[in-house]
Amino acid sequence: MATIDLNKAPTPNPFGNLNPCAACTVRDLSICQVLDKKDLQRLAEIATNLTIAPREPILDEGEDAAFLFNVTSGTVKLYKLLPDGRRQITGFLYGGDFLGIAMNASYAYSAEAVTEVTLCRFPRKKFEHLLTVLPTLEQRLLSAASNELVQAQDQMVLLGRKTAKEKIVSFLLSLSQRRADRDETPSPVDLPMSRADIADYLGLTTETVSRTFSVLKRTGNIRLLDGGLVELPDFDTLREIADGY
Amino acid sequence: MATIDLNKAPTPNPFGNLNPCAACTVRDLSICQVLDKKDLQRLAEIATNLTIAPREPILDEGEDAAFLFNVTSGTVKLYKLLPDGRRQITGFLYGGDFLGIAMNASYAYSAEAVTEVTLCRFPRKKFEHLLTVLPTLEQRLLSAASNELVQAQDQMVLLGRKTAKEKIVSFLLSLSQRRADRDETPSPVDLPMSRADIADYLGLTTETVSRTFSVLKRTGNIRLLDGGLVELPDFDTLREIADGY
DNA sequence: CGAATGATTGACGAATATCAAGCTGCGTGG
DNA sequence: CCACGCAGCTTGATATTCGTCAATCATTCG
Repeated sequence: MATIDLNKAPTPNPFGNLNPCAACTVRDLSICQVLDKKDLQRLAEIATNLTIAPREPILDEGEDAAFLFNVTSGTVKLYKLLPDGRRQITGFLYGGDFLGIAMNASYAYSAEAVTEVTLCRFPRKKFEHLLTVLPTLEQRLLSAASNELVQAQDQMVLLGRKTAKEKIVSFLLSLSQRRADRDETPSPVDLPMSRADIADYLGLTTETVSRTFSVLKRTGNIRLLDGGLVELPDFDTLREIADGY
Repeated sequence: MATIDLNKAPTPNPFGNLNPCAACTVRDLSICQVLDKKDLQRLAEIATNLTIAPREPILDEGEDAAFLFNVTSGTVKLYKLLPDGRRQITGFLYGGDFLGIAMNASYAYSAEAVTEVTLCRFPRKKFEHLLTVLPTLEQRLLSAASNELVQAQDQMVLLGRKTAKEKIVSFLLSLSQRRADRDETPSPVDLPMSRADIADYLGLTTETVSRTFSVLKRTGNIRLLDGGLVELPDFDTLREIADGY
């Protein structure tokens, strides 16, 4: 399309780009955590703040990987498509997550905003240069990659060997764990994504996801609240379900 | 067990440990590729060569991650177990592959020798120290992690969204691609692992793997040769099957 | 030669996908 | 303010793929 995509337009930031990172609310969760004030300033100099509306694309698989991102708020989904349209969501990103570790010259997956999303965008070349100068940043990135790999392996177990019920409960527990990691209450958890998204993340169909939620609700293992919130009343039982005891 | 595990005993190396890496046949494939002679020597100083017999464990999930490894020959399988014994193989490693990127304080998966395997073993602490001194090595490791993540995402698509036939053909093509990457003939490919291992890698059962091989054989898409070799006569057709056109 | 292990094939069943029909909630516009 | 319409969610009936259970075959190794 010929028009400028307003969703991707940089928003002027209230700090005049002097050091927007200083005010970043998710800095302690992100890769920036390891940088001191001076280095943060250097990162800020190559960063642009963006806001993306729900359902808007952030990047496309195969596209030249010109930018890397930090998610500062909202929920992002990463996915890959098969030629006939089958979709696998490979992950959801939230505030503090880094987007762009798994790429070569081009992006290995597509990314789309689930909710309204704010991002910190870095030109790849400049970011990579910064990596060579800031060894702590590179170490942090390696550690992030290592964590992502561990997560990816758990997801392979889920996709290859778990039943629908185990998949759903594992998913809910992982969302709960993420909350706990950020010192939030582990229940209720928020589900900003659709049933279809959950299905494509867990290797199921929307119908099976819906049915499984119904069963879990009926057996008292979860409670569905308003606003897409899910209450988890008994973690011990849920953990047993998730791991198939 | 109380006896010493002979399989894990270091073997004296013919170079008197002066610089065994200099003679390494897979160096150009491994993370060591980026090191010059001097740095290679430093790596060699902390390395121990090991030989592991088929079916012997190399490391166990949850175990304290005291060592990292380079596979120098043979085939290794990485896997995770569910409490009831269901198994997901998360990857196969071959000569040149690095074992131990995805770990924190403890190993995130178990590893077992499929064939006879030779390894280069590094004490983790010493290796991590070396990383801080050899930035090229750290960069190489980050790039290896990035590649592994891309692969992991492909595997998620396979596990979550592909049919049995698509899974098997994708697997064969990935083995073929690996050969091509190493300037070997893309066909035939070798299958050192059992049907059960293939099943646990692809999220199937041995029976389904066997039946699917039979179908592919009957339709002329593959030919099973002696010694676990599989000939791939028509890559274009196979690629279409793998991606579900 | 026989036992053991792995691979193949067959018959059957179960979990989940597919197809189809309502239901719910929410935004929009009359 | 309410009714309409749409999109997403739920539920039901049926189909299909793949798993389970079981028997046979092949290969290797004492």
